[in-house]
Amino acid sequence: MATAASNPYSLLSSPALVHAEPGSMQQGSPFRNPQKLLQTDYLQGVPSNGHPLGHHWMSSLADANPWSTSPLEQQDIKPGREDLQLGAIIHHRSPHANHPNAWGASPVHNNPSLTSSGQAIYSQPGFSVSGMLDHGALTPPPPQTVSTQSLHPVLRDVTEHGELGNHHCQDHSDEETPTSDELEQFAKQFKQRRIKLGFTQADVGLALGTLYGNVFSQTTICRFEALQLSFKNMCKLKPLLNKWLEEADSSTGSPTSIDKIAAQGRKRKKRTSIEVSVKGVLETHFLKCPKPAAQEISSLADSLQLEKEVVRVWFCNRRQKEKRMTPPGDPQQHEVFSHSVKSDSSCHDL
DNA sequence: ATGCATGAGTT
DNA sequence: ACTCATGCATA
Repeated sequence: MATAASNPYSLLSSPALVHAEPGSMQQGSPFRNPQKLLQTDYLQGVPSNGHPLGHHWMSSLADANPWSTSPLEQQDIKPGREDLQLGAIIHHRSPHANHPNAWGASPVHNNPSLTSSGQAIYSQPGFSVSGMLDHGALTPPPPQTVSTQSLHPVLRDVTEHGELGNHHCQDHSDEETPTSDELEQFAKQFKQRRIKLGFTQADVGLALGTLYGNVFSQTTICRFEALQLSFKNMCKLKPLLNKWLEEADSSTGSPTSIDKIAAQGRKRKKRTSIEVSVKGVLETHFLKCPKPAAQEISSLADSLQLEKEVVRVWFCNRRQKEKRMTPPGDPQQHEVFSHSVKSDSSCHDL
């Protein structure tokens, strides 16, 4: 009775829908006409198996634990790539911050001194993040105070630039890479301004496309505001959104040129709805082994009556979720202990 | 706001 | 086959 793949693909007759409005279901769009209402032409039954629960199960609880217990083994450090982002690891909740940053995307191997509020700032040659946040030159200081958070303990002193080749003082937090706190603050400000201006997340994503060539979906904007992207991703999007803010701010009244981006005729697989009970099983397995082997996935999929691919993707997404910040559930600021999680990703249990 | 999915780039 | 960025579809 699994809601597995009833219709794997629909190559025969694609919906051919050109896409409707992104749906401005945001909380504030006074100047625009929020017209969406898309008819969901799905017919996937989705038997609840007798479970009327439609809420998230204990995910928030399960997500929080692994986060604070073993934040290691995050993103492998790749000396050859440009994403040598040593995320700022801050296990120390700021007294003013509303929610703690749980970003721990830092290979602890190279960060010797990361205690209290140590910020690991790295330089990203890929895109010179000109985070002119508190520069005062390009960033319009928001009139309304976000909150009394001026937390900015720039105590960066991570002397870890071994083979990275870049040891130039990065004391400024307005250039190079922003810190977690800065990102958090920016995201907060951004959301406020956006709402004040009457734009929806979808609007912004679209505008970014027409303005700078990079289109983004409502999802991405949403995740940015919610700090649910990886550190690197946040850093990449910040300048863009910052620019948009300036643009929108200056041209108040004149509607930004928002063109329609032609929708892509993509044949996407129908989203599989995994039953909560099944999710529970998957979750359990994930806790035991977040990275199951192909064979394990197969057997697991078999027992759960799901496609192997679905299970595989589930684990992938699950892992990604772990890496994303803002652990759902808002954990506490309890210290973590060195949990030498070796690079042994092979779990045997079958 | 989020779950499942796709695809490019890596390992 | 994985990671990572990203988004359609959905709750």
